Amino acid sequence: MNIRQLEVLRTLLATGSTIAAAKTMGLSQSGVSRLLQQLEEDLSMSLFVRDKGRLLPTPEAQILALDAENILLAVDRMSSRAEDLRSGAAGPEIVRIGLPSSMWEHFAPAMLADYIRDFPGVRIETFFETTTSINKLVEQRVIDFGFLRMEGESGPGVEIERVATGESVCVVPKDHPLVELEEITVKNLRDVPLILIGRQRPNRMALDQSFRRAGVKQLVKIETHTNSSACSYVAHGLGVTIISSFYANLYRHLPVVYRPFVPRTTQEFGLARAVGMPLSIAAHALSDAFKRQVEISQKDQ
Amino acid sequence: MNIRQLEVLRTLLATGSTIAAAKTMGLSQSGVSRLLQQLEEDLSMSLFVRDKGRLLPTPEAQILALDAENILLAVDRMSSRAEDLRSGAAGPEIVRIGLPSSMWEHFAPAMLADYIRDFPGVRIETFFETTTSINKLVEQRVIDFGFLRMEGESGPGVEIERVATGESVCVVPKDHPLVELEEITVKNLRDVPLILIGRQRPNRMALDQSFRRAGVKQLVKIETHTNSSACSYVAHGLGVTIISSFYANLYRHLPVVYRPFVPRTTQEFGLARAVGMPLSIAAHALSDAFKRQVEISQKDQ
DNA sequence: CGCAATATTATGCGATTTCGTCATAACACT
DNA sequence: AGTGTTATGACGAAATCGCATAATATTGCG
Repeated sequence: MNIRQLEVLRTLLATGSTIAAAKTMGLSQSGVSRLLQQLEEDLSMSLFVRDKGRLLPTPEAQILALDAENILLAVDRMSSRAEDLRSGAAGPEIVRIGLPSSMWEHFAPAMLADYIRDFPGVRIETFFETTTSINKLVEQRVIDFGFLRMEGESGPGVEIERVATGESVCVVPKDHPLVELEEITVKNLRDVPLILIGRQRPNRMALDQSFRRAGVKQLVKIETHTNSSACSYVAHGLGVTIISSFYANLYRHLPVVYRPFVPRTTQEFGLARAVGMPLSIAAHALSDAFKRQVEISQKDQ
Repeated sequence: MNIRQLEVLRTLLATGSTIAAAKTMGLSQSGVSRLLQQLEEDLSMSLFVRDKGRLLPTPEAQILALDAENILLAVDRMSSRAEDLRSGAAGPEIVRIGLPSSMWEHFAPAMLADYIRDFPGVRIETFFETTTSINKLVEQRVIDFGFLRMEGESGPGVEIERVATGESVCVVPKDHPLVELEEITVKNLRDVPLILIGRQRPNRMALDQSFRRAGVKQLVKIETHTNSSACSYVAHGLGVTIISSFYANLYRHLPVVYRPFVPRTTQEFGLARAVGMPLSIAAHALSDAFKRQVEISQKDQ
């Protein structure tokens, strides 16, 4: 097996023909054809069926292409890391950080503004991803560290330092009748339009469980995948949502308020980084800036 | 960059010398040395310092080795996935096949017994249906492929590979007077109780036509809808039936014999599958098993 | 100390294999 | 006939790999 062959597989699947693949890969059609044949021989299985002169990918090819993509990504990472190392001493230092998608709007800009005051020369790369993606990115050392919800099941090569906690709260529009309540229970949400996040995440499952146990049917109006969008929907009166107070605190500028949600549950959030890989000074400083920003966002009620 | 080179990096870091690395990798010392030089050239950085004739890894090498390990792991994953795919053992792969109802009793079990010997991990779903239903199931991609009588009018998205032929035969009980005849004509069937199949199928219409043309009135005792039940009725002396020799061959264990029926007509049977949708390896293997079974059932007279 | 023995990596050489292109064949579709 | 596709034979360029051997360092021994 061969990196070149994997590239052919990917490109062929993307373009659909050897000619187009050859064009995008910058080699001849016959070259592509040969590379493909080699790969098929190496794996001793046929990846495409030749049908009326066309190449049709087999289901196996589609599956293997996912693995191939993984390999190619890893190769890219290694190349770019080599690049970094080569120019390392001379070039601009770079810090890579993973954040939940919800933070792109206010949190990240504020943190970076704080940071670059002290480290104007450092280049920063931000990845906005989900908890699981960030975990993976840390494990593969694509990013120096990442912020994520602690859910127990983090990879073996990852260690997490807790930096924040939160409890489940119900976010409602500022002028919503529910604002009157001291705390909001499942029963209070009967027939209230809900905006829910992250189908099939463990947190969401627990929430579904609570509704079932209380015999309340969820009136799910919207499903979304970021805390920020959920709060934004709430602000526009589209319904109410249930998120962690940690995130709710990030959106205090919106015309929404939150109340504790019972049954109470707590969440922990932490900074994850690869074990056995000390942070660079610049990265360490960025993690400090991150913690300061958390402090600010959570402190003044 | 090259997978082989990465293996060298890993092994070299693990063993500490080109000779030991060569031994564990199964190639010559010079080969290892060369591979290492290539990698260093590709990355345009030196991974080892040559100190007093020994190779000492640079910190960069250690860092990059982690990435290399990632790549090699991904490669291994892909290889083993290919292995699984090849043997059809990957996950709960499922193959769906459509068969004529007549085959449920002996043919399908024998075929599957043959198949699962080689593909124990594959789940199989069988649909016993009529030719037209199977056609539809193939067209809608509910099933991977199906066996059916070729009647000319198959859907546009369906292509059929002929795998068997048959001719009309008259199936009679073993001790029936008609057994004496070399072949059986319409006239021989005057006043003989008939067991017929599939009202309103084109084949049946042609048969009715023959009787009308010969001026023979059919003495239809039983109408049924599967070849197997028709033969079973014959075996119990309830009458004679006219089916394709292909099916008659499947019921040779019954106390019945068959004779060519004139006017002679031939039938073709084939495997239908959706065009533009290659079969998975597991599905392909099942179609092979099917053909083998057809071979067996039709061969020894 | 001198010197051979034994490590190590590097390299010239040559046979073999692979890589990639060109030209062209073979086929299907329009 | 014209266009689009994949496959393949021929061929030169390049890479692969083992062998033998060079260059160097370490070690052991008298």
